[in-house]
Amino acid sequence: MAMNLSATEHRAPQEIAEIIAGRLRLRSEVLERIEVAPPGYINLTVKRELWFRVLAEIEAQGEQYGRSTLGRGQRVLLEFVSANPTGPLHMGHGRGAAVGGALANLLRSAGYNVSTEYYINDAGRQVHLMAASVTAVQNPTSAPEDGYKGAYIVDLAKQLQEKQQAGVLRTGLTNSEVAEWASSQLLNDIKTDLQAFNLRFDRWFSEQKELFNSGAVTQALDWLRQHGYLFEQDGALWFRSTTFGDDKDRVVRKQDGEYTYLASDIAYHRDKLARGYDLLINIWGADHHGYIPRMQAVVEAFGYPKDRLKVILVQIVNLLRGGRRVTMSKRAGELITLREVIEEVGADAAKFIFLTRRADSQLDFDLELAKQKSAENPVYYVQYAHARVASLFRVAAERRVPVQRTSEVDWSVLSSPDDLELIKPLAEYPALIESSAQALEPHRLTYYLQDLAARLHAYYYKHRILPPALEQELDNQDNLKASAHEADQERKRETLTPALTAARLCLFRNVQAVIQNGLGILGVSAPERM
RNA sequence: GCGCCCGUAGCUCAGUUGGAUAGAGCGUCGGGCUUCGAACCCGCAGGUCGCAGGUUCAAGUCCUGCCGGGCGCACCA
Repeated sequence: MAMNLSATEHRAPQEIAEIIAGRLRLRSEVLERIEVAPPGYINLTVKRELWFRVLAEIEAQGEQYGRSTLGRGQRVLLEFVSANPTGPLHMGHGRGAAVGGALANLLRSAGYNVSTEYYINDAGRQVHLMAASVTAVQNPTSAPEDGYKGAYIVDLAKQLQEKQQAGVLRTGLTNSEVAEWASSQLLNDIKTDLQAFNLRFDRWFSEQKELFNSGAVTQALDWLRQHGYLFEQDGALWFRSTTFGDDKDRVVRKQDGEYTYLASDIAYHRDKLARGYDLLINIWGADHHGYIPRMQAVVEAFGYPKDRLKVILVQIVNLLRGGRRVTMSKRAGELITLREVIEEVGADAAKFIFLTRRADSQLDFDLELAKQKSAENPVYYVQYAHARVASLFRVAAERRVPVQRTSEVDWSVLSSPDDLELIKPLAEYPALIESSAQALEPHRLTYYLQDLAARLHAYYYKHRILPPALEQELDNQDNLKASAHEADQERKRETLTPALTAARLCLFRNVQAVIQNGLGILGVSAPERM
């Protein structure tokens, strides 16, 4: 601050810093020390007992700790996954799902009013291609050139045939009818998979029903035409997106009379905007990034600022097994599905690993590593910290060690620097939630939790929490004699009083609460035992 | 060719909107369980933050240009 002021005040920053520091000293009931360091930093040391108030706050607020009013209740629509109902979810969708779920929770924690939505792309070429592929199983010569392959297509064909033989479905369905039936089957599978991933959506939005059947597409295009943003050329209908900064104008209806996907997306985003959200967030695969300017052009055309729409790009996932690349060929239908991954490594590990990188950077996902219950697997590291505290309290109960409320604890006994190392991150937690939410970056929380868990593990190793059981007390003195270890030495010197036990238990309980809170936002469970 | 993203320790990556001595994990090497959970801890080594300029009291962070990598540039989704 002093350095910023020096430009306008025309005085040396250190001089300004001294003045500010002097003023602060006058009312320093919360400050222990105020020092000025070159070139103009003001270092404030808050009184030690102030840190312990954080613990009381965590206990008082419980699950509400970390919540803020940053978002002021602004309504946010978060659309994610939105995979076409033409096949099962794969790893890329899983990453989008993990990021979206965590982001929704994060924004809610930061005081936003979030709705989640899945856009079902159940109209157009892809579902019809899928349907034709299903039909072609009976009659291979009719197989479409770029058709879908894979076991699930054969399964669908078999199911269809059975239904027809049983008279549930009539024979001689049109391709559109097959498409409708098959895509709804696949959508059910997708819903099941997302449930297995502990994700739910507030709304499932059907392109076919809610945009085409309802007439929303033609209405949206009419609106654009009336405002002069559409024109015809070469037999096609174009959206004049260059008016709003896009590189080129875009076709919304092709020469053959078919609408492009952009037509649906125009109608869809018009619908979203009309629903009155303050912010629209879409999570897309990174290969769609070229699509952003044109969608923001759409938003502007409808009279909204273009940053009303924010897009989070999620990069691809490289699937590995023991360091070796697992090849994924969509063409041959051999891609590893999200379901298979959840079954193999579990939803918690999958989610956490998806959230260990910024969304916009490529991610290596090693199945063997994700399964390992070891230090190499960050999920277990964090969960273990939580379980460890739970275990501690179980033992405390067994040994009838009294557990005090935060308000009853004598904090003066926590005189080691290690105590503050553990408390400081707890104090920073609310600010972390806010900044992560604002940046739309849930991975920051993942890193925070790993750091907090590390501090807890280190503290746990270094300091004894509970008095030993009675039968162990006698030889307690002799145990550590040979250890040259610094931490062991320190632990040996410490005398564990009941007040110290109570304070440390309380400290741990509050660390545990924050870990639980953070894991909850990530959508990962916080187990009592592992 | 144009546009977007990226380049930080041997590897994989963080770096809180421009602040002090750039941090983790893995890997290497060495050490630590007779206690409350070793699914853990401690230590050593490892850096010209791709390169070169610029803005600033201050740049990993902002600007420009190169080099290197990824992705887009459809009347496909």
